[in-house]
Amino acid sequence: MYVASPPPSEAAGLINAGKKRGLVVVVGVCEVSYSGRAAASLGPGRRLVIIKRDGTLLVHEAEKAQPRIWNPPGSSTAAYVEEGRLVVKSVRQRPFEIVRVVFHAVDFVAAFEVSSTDLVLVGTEKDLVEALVRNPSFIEEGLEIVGVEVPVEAGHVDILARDKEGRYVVIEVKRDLATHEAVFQLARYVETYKRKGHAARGVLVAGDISASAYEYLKRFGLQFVKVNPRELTVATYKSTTEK
Amino acid sequence: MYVASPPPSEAAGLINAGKKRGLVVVVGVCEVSYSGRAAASLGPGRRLVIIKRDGTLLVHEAEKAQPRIWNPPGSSTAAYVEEGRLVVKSVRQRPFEIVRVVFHAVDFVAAFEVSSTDLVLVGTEKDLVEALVRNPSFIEEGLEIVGVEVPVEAGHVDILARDKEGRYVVIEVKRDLATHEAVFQLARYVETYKRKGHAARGVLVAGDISASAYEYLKRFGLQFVKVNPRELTVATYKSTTEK
DNA sequence: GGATGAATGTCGCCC
DNA sequence: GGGCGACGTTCATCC
Repeated sequence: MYVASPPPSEAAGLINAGKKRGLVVVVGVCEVSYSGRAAASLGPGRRLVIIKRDGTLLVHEAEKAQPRIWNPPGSSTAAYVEEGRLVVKSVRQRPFEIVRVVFHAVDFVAAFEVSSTDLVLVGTEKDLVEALVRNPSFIEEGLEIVGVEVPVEAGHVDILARDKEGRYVVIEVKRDLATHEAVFQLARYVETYKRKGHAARGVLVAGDISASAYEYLKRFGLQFVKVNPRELTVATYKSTTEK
Repeated sequence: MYVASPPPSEAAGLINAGKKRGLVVVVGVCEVSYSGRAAASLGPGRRLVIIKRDGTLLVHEAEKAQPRIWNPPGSSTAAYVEEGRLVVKSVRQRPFEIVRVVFHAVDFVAAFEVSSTDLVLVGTEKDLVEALVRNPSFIEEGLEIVGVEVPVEAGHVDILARDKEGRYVVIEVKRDLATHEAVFQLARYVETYKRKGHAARGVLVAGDISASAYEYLKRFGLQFVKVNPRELTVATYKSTTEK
């Protein structure tokens, strides 16, 4: 259902009816304000406004992947006419945040029932962890997996193993480029085991590592193992979808 | 400009013409596949597809703020007809990633010239840093600001100061809740100064701090100062935009 | 709801 | 382009 250049009252009706069942798209000249943890406003300009049934409100402009202004799922959206103008107001309760869109002109309103599917994504860090658990020799010979996602003081280690000498091996996995953050994370986990009196060492397994991260890694006495994440995870899937 | 239920060839023409000048919105029943660092696919369903002039491609469904599948700015988008069907293909070069949208039916195509404005956002961490620099007594009495965004080994300290005793005070600022990550960051920076032979201590300034972060903070001998970020930054702005 | 960390994160800044 | 960190991050998962 789509209507070109509707009067404000009709636009408001279309939005309020359409937002319950699916997705509403509004294009028009508007001013937008956001107020909450931070605050922002956009002067008059033509924009794309999307209202989803889960409460999501998105205001997109001509550039960038991210909306300029938004409210996340769980917000409450209402459309009404104020001083002859269409107003779309979105309220998020916690934290309390308001987005107000005041239209000077409405080019277009469309409402559709769209899908809500489960996305099957292959090639995430989780997939890489699973692949490594199935074949620990990708990391080093003689590893015996002790656990996966093992909780520690703060957080969890991706893979916990024992090496041939019986030492704990704490393994931190990153899909792509590992930065210093990954190194600190690993160092922290290894330290936790050592403080408990265990013999422990740390291995960072990633597609790559930044130069500065490698410096830190050496300083902490940790090891780096390079893997090809695509080979271990998405290769098969990729070949079936790429054209 | 909007066309309802266009045949595939017309839809392709509208998309290729419209993507150059502004923003194109397509709603229709489609299958979508993504292949690159990871891989994913969506079976047939009605979705909202957005094509921006900067190369952004977004595929939205009925829920969530984030697109289900996307390609970021800088990608190349092309629409064409393949086996009688409208296909929108987006290619990103580095890393190489492809998104393919094959339409079974097109409900409508709309193209608009939309704005591309500068967003003025008030109340960010940067704003909080500036407010604290203007009034260091919010942190503690007798602080003398030495520098802002001071580069260190890896990264930069938000505020560097000296206290009444002449010691360096490394100040890490978080707008809202500080987690253990912020504490580790601060500990790392303080350590850098100490290793150089300076007398240094660390202060975490944030709206709040998580319980576990506070434990780490104490263990590292750091201090926490609580601030109200809104009071220091957005309060005035907020009152002028909220309705 | 809090805690924790991943994300095809995106985005901006600085070198 | 790489490094680095913020983001009104969003999101899933676990407790």
